[in-house]
Amino acid sequence: MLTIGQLAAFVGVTVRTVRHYHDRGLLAEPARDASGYRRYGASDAIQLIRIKTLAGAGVPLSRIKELLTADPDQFARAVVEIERAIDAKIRQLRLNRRQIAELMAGERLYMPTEVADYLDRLRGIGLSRRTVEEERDDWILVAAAAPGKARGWVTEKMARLDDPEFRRLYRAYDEALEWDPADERLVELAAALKAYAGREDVTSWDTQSADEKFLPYALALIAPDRSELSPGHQRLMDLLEENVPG
Amino acid sequence: MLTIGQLAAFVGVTVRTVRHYHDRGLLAEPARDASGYRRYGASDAIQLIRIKTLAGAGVPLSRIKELLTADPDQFARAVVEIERAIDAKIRQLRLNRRQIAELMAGERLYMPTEVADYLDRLRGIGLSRRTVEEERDDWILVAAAAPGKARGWVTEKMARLDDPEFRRLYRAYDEALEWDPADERLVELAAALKAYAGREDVTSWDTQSADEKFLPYALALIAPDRSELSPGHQRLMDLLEENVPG
DNA sequence: TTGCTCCTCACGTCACGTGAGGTGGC
DNA sequence: TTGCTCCTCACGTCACGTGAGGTGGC
Repeated sequence: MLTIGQLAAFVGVTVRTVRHYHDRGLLAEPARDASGYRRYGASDAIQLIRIKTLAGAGVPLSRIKELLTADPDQFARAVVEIERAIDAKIRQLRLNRRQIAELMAGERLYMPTEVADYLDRLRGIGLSRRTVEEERDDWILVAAAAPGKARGWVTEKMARLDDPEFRRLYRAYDEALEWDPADERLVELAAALKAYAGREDVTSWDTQSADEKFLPYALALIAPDRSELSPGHQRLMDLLEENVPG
Repeated sequence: MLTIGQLAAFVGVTVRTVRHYHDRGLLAEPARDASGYRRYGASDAIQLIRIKTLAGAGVPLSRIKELLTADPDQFARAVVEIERAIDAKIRQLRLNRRQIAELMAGERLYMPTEVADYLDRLRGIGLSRRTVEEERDDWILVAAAAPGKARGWVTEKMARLDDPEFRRLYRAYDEALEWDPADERLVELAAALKAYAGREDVTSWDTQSADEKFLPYALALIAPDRSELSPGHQRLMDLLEENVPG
């Protein structure tokens, strides 16, 4: 006969774990010797290994208790289910491993793939880091607030980047960040932006359908504090708001 | 800006989890709106995804807190360590999956490989299920009480099965289970067992070295209750104890 | 005699879950 | 107005870990 320490060491659990399984009714209390010590037999070892194996697979102790008294047919069905759960856990861990690596590698982990692709495209066009990061933060907010819609919107905006005129304007807007508010190019740029916004295919962008308006959504979410804009961009905004009816 | 519910849904955690990370100091408390609601920005979402990814890998929250303020070099080293831990977990789950399957398949899970091989050999020799199960239980106790020694002992006993005379005697002993106590064959068997026990190569079995005596160990552990023996085996034991000096 | 194992409470831990009771937003 | 979200306590849960204080075995 075995002491609780021998049993625990043989099976590979702690003494406290064996006592816990007694408390939870998973392992029957064995007979005691003259000193009040528990004395275990081979069948206790077998039962404990059963419990340990199931518990190691993440099966809750309450479920294990059920399974220990289940008939072979029920048990077999439960085993299939448990194996599926283990497989799912392994897949989850593999995914997590990749994500941990991405934690170091870049930013793709933090946003939908479409947004990450879009940001890569912006960088390819030559936009400044600051502007790309602003877009990244904006899109994270949009993706979080409008799940399901963000993907469509960003795909739409990606397509717009195929237009050389749009790219030229976006680059100019980016460069205007650094311009002096008195720079004459700001006036030209404001005019060009207004002209572009008047084009037929562009107005569709934010009036597509009542439920799918991107711009109001984004503005409500982001609510950029005007004071955070660069002097050049503050002037540009002023120019864009001038003569809006015209 | 996002509410706590939008943030949680985007990242894939519960609202309670976000609050818990605030409590534990992992995620900074954001500013509140007029109603006292927390309002989150893109950087909070990024930080929360970081935390979730690490927590999903099983990294304790206290460790995550350290890592969030670690420099890139420390972080990179920690990531390698975490990846190793994930790999170990995956291996553990794979092992556990196999063991769960064995839970159904047989008994190998409950004992060292050598013991299982030995029991298979006993069955091959044609011993009864009852005798094999008794040996199994005895060996589980021996393996538990004398870790490291059981393997050697069982290997030694396995080798003994190569002796045709030993096999014949063991089979006879097994059959004697069912014999009537008055059966004359018991007397013959007792004599044959005594003769075998007198052989030079057999006495070495339990006197090999002071520290490695198998029989006393096994008897002390198993302490078979004589009343649990079959009538035939009880008589056999009586016969073996007669004339012990002779 | 000393150290190790065993015994029974019983509180602690980890990462949240789950009401309890109340207020704000659409 | 109704239902949903948000707020702050604060106790509950799961599977044990960890002393606290005491006794038994070699």
